[in-house]
Amino acid sequence: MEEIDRRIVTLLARDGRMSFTDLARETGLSVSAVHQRVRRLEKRGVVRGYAAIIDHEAVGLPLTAFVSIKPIDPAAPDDAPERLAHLTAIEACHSVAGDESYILKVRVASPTALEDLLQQIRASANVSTRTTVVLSTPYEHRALEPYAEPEVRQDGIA
Amino acid sequence: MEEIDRRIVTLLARDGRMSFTDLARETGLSVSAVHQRVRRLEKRGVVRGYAAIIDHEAVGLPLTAFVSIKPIDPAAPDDAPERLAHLTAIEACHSVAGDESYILKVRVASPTALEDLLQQIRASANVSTRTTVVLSTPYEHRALEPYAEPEVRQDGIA
DNA sequence: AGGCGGTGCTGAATGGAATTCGGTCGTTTC
DNA sequence: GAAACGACCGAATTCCATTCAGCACCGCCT
Repeated sequence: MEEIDRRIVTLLARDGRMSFTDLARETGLSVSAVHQRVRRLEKRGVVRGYAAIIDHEAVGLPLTAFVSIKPIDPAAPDDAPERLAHLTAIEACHSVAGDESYILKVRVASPTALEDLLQQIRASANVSTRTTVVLSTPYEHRALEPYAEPEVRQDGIA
Repeated sequence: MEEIDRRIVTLLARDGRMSFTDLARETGLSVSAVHQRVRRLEKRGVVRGYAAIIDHEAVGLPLTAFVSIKPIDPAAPDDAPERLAHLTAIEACHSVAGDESYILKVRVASPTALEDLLQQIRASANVSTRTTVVLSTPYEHRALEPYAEPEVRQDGIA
């Protein structure tokens, strides 16, 4: 991907509502050129969408946790993501290397709600769970860095 | 927080660029009333900001990992988040309960870049690391559920 | 060399949205 | 019961998104 597109992506990652006018100013292009590029980035799937960043405490979901899951029957087909998709408390599902097969990130209202959720997870996907409760979140959703091309180098000088 | 605000937050979490006109239609309020509420939600910090959701593969950061860190010297002051903040590959930092003290979510370009990053993390925060590599991500950034007030009930009927 | 198609840009036009403002209504408070 | 407050609406204005026609550049083919 090219320099200007990278810059646009970085800017939008930082502020998803930035206007095309501002993007044009930042990139030195005309408004319509930027518009064209953003549309293309969206169509290509580089920009997947836009979201408001919410304070989960403020909306009644103050408890965040990571739940690692492991199938109880290793021979069974592994369709945990689909089996768990209906649980809206699950914000993300990552397949991972290591002892466990998936790591889920969940948001719930209370310890009781977490307990309920864990039961639902175990029942829905036939897995055992290991839960790591988040105590606080110093930062999250940090946008990708300003833009830095890897710079192919033959010598070892940085 | 109130019903309509909750609904607005949900809608914006799902589509951060939704127009006030559409929000007004969805909530049954006038455009200016919605505008007023959104501004207030932003000011209160319920809506912290807006971000484009980026395909990290497409921008050259195809490798995601969770890095759990543990201080080497448990007596030293715990300022790992600040010590690590300059590493832009770190997307999130959560303080967690359990054996380790923080879980970091990182995005890098390659296994080599991950190796470099881990060294920098260890050196910057004087910690040991345990890394879980993400193989794939069935879903991520799922917006919070449509809105459901806990509904205090005396009877046991759901 | 000349012509062709594709790509990416610009600037102008228009339609729609964001933002502001004045005014109304209902509720709370003294 | 009147003032103060909070939330709403509708209209006016400004700004932005989106589209379009036209231009420049490049690679390619003949």
